[in-house]
Amino acid sequence: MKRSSRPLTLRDVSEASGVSEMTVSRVLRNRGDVSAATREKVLAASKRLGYVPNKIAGALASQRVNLVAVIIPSMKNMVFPEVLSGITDVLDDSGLQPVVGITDYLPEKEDRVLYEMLSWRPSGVIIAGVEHSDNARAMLAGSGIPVVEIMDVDGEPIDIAVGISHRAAGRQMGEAIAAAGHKRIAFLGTKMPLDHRARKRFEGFTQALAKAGIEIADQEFYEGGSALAKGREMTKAVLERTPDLDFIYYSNDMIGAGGLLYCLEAGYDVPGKIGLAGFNGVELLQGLPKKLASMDACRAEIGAKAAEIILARSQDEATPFDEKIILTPQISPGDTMRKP
Amino acid sequence: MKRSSRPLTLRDVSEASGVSEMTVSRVLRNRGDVSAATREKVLAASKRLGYVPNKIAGALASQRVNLVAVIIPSMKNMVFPEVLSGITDVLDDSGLQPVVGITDYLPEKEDRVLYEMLSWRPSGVIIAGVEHSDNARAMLAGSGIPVVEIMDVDGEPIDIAVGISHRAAGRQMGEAIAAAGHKRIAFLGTKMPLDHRARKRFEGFTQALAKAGIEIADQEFYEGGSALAKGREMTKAVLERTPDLDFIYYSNDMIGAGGLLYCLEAGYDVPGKIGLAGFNGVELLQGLPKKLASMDACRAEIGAKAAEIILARSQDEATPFDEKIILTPQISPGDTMRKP
DNA sequence: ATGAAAGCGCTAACAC
DNA sequence: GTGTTAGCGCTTTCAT
Repeated sequence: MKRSSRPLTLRDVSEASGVSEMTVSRVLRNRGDVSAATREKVLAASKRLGYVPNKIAGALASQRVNLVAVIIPSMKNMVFPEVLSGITDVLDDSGLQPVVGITDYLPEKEDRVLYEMLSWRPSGVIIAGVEHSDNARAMLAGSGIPVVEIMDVDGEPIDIAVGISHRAAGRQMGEAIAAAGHKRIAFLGTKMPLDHRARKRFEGFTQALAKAGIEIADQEFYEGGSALAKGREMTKAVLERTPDLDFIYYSNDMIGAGGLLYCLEAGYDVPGKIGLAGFNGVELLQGLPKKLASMDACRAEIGAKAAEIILARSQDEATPFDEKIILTPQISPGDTMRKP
Repeated sequence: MKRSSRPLTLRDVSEASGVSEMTVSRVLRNRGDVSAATREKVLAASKRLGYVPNKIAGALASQRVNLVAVIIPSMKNMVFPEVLSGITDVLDDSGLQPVVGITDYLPEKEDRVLYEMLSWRPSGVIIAGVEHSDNARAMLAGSGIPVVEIMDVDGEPIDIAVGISHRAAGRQMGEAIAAAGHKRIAFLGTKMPLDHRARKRFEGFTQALAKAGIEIADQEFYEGGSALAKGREMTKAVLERTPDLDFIYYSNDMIGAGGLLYCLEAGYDVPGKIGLAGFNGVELLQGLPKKLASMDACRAEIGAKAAEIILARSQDEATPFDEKIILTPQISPGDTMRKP
């Protein structure tokens, strides 16, 4: 295994094996007919030299790129790695490689990342959310490649959207809580004006409550820090400020779990005195003293479905898909919600 | 914004702006001197057409690729997304883009992913662990690009390694526990023979105990399922099986947290009757009823440092680095460990 | 079954 | 400051 400064090329393998570059290329890609004898020679030479093909050149020549751009807001919220897992599981043996870009929930950064990604001419784009700048929408629409917007379906997809309706999810939870007879309800969430999905859940929630003649009794938003710890603190704060609360809806399970731990320690009867619910259906909840009521956001399924669409499109341009693929999450009442 | 099947090329912008392709290229890359007037013309035309450069062609021509391969075992263990965050934070405005490959802890899959990645001729490789197949080591050594092995430094780096010594981490915890006077000690972990870091921690741990004349009193390993729930179950099981235990060391914080919750509910005096410690120093611990003793694995720092090395090397071939950059984690005793 | 020629879209290097 | 020429390392296409 000689170590030279210049990376090996097809030509090196060609010379080492006494076969034309073209035939070497055919062997290495399993394309076209090659005699068993030449195939062996080529494979041997290639392995001996330690040749690694140059996909840059290959992609340029063939106008085919086995990359899928995946654009998500963050890596710190476990939701996105989980979606990614769904994507990689499907793409794994398909020959397509996901490439991840992070936007930090910032539209301008989304634009930059998208531009960067599209300049690699990927076989498809999977992008979180349906809210994008005009610029981003134009780039995506003009790219001529399949685009799957994921997680949320409340909006006009550019191409295809796969996800749940967060507005409906919030509404559904609001209705369930109202139906269970709760009247003094608080909402605790993240201070993220740019997290459209959390915003929509909140909107759907208040809307459902309004329809039942209920107004949010208290609310609080946090940013930064450990979600579990914040959930504790905020729960303590609102319960002291508004002692007659009988339900708290959390915008995510982590703060909900923190709230649950606080309530149990403080000796509250859950859900007798106060009901609690979160959002996401994270695995973590399984190990809590009581199982927190939640709602599955279908994270892995969304990733898997999106990947399947890109895969189908990359193999067969014409595969038809609905504009919106809407998954419907179910409330899992756990042990922190009264039965209606 | 006309939508054509053929993607736009430099030539299209050149014709639309009446400027040579070369000058258009210069404008778009901010390279070389271009008069303000031409620059404006080009920018206008490019924007009007919705041109997105083709990096494939650019990379082939310039022999420069702004990609960094990042190879990690999994996305499901929060540790790796955190390392990734450290990497993206540093790479963010550097012009380098991380591309992630997942190995599922499988050596053969690591080989495949690595081959795939190297065929894009990235500017650097960041890869988890120091254990790799001969094949992988040969590919990396022969690639001629900077390679940073992360998370673990117990082994011979191919190029540079950044991380902690997991063997020392386990040893350190074993010593601290022995020093605090514990004698009946159990270990609970994951059933993953291929997770070398967990294995080394275990080895270091038992070794330190042996030196203090202590033998592991009980142990159990799990796989799959919710770590928090498994931590509960396993803790219950070992405490029933070996009631005289006075310490449990967990291979990660999630199962440790589950164990802590179980012990508190079951009415154990922690750490009076039984001490507990985990590993990783995850943020989650902040919100637990008691703060679990743990040890920071320096995840974000490792990612950041690795990215800085690749960045430095990509800008200046000659920047010298030590072969091993060893971070030293500290035990945070929290509320679940007696003071020695 | 194998090879030769042309060119993918861009940039390095060199003119002017 | 701007343009011209010659590839980058492959694959497509067409010949044999």
